[in-house]
Amino acid sequence: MRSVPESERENLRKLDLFAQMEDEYFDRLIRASYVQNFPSQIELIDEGDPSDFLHVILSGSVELFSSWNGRETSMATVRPVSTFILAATIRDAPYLMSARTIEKSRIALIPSQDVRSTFDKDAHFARAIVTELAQCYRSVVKAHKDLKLRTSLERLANYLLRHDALSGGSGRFDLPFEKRRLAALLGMTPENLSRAFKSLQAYGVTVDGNSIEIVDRHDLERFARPSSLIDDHTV
Amino acid sequence: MRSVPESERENLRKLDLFAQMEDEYFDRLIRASYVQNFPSQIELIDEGDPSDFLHVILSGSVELFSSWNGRETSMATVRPVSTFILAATIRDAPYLMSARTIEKSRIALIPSQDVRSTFDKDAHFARAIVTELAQCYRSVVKAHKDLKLRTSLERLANYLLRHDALSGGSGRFDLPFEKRRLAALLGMTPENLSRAFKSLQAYGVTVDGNSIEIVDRHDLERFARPSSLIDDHTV
DNA sequence: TAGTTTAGTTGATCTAGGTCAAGAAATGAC
DNA sequence: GTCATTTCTTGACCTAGATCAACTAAACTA
Repeated sequence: MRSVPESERENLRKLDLFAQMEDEYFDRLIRASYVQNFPSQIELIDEGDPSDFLHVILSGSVELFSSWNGRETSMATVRPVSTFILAATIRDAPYLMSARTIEKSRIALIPSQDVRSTFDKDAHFARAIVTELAQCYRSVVKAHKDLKLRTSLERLANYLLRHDALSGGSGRFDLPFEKRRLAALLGMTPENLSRAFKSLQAYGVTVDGNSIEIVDRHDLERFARPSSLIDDHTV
Repeated sequence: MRSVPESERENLRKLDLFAQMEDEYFDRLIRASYVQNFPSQIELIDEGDPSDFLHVILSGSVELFSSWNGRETSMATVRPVSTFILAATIRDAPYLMSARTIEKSRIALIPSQDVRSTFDKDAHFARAIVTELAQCYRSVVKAHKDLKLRTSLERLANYLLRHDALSGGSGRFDLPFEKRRLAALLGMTPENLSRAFKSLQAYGVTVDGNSIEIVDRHDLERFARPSSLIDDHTV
């Protein structure tokens, strides 16, 4: 690992998390940090490990997943620019989720100890951290509601609507990762996801490999009944 | 609603959330706040409402729940001393969950606006808030893992082990609320919960009304396989 | 006290979704 | 290019857990 190069410094500085910081604290934080490129399928974090670094994903994407008793499930996917495992860093507690890259990714690693001490000194940084953490919290609550209140078909339909909106709302987009991973994320098996896609044909969804087309958004929405309190990840 | 009486002030001051604050900011925050007793079954919050107050539960207990498309589910129960709906307050965003008292409860209401402005001024308060929020975040992640990785029988078994530990680890305790509510919390129907209790007899669990006895903790643990990364709510 | 309502239990049945197995199609290695 | 590996799909089957219905027991009411 090498420390953050000058060229990268300015990019980091623009992130919400760092934008309002005092120069002095930003410099000190960054000097202690690293930016690194990881290939796909690298395990960055193993759940249960002590939380030595706050991770900030700059490009690529990362899957958070968990295991218990021989079973594994996908908890979330993280895309730029966003932190992960922030809560463990704050509490100096073990990671609750594992993390692996799902494509080539660029990640900043900030020593947890420095995050905590800078939090106490720089009020702007403190505010940015708590805002980010609150966002993460609300994401998990939404995921939990999604899982507890909806059938797998409803989860898929809403996922497609969300992802379409995220990628411009054109009604055409590519799935950002393999279907088996999407199945795990939605809490279903690959077989059942395959059948679910077929069922959604009745609501104007066509699938060709990774590319999805939503022919009539309103038609799909009538079935999916999206709710801002579950599906709007900006609020 | 009446503002916080002098007698209550000192109790609040002892809470982790306020203990380290500067006198000045504590006074100002408390002067803007209220403490109120609510009877059982009162809806305190309706999801989607703007987050006007941070709630701190001082005694009693509160259920957080959510609805979608005519379905309702229990998300968590909150007991003293703990905040709820902190993330909405931080982000000045609508509540994602509804809340109702499940018994007579005493609750402090702190205007969200004052929480946010005090956060920026008092570093100790900021630290307490972010620690509490990180704790909340980790609780939801644990609940999500519980739901996604375990069967309903496993969830019940682990719930009983957790609750026994929480109430002294004697192997005997009373359920803190009705079984139908427990069923919703565990993501199952009352009928299925009833059957699940029967199944756990094979592992030494006896049920008489609300009172539970775990005859042999190790026996139940062999089935439940509790994990600190799901079941330990102190970490 | 009897009468009403609500929570809990039990059994019968149904169904969403998981599992297993076999192909098809895509991806990667050489 | 060919061969091997992995992902995806499809069909047959199975099971965890939901639903429905009937009944019991407890809690409230008048």
